[in-house]
Amino acid sequence: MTADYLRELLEQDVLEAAPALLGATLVRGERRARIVEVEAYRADDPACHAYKRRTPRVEVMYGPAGIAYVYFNYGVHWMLNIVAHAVDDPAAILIRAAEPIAGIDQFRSSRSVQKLAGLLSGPGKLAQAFDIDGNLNGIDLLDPSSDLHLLPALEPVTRVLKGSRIGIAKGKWEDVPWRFVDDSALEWASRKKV
DNA sequence: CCTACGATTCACT
DNA sequence: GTGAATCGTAGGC
Repeated sequence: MTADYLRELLEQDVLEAAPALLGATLVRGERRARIVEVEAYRADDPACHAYKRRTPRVEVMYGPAGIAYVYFNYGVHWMLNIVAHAVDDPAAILIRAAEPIAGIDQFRSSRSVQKLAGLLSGPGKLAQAFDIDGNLNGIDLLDPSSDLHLLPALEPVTRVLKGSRIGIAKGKWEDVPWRFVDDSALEWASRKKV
């Protein structure tokens, strides 16, 4: 898959683009990790930050597809999203978990944990391991010259598990199956059960 | 201005 | 399995 094709997908349909993101490599310097779990959020979906309201925080979600939407939550964690913008229909994909590929020592020192399992198995953990914070909000993740960027999967992931999203309050479309996990990489996902 | 709370994680029990 | 930590954002007054 090429970056151009991935960007096209992101521009067209967040629900198609999200599973296509599985297997992509997230790169920052020496650090590399293979994305194994994502979630989709869409403007008509009550759990989406851009639901019915255009505020300064979500402004990047209205910008071009492929840029990073980074936000802080629980007063503790940064979250990395990729904007999947269709005209007048902002959407984003939350990167939830990845398999460490390279730069393991840097992941470890950023997270101060030793075990490989659990190093990147959650959106807050992943952001911490990559030293992602609000400074990266708005950068182009599909531009290889970006400090933090994404290399599309060479081959699409064949078996994709779909489940309901994590941490969604009742009444906010908590049951839509918009969480996508690479079945062959469950050990790196944030929770085993999908 | 002031308050409530969230796309979570970790340390405990 | 439960609860605390912790702060930017949004929304109400």
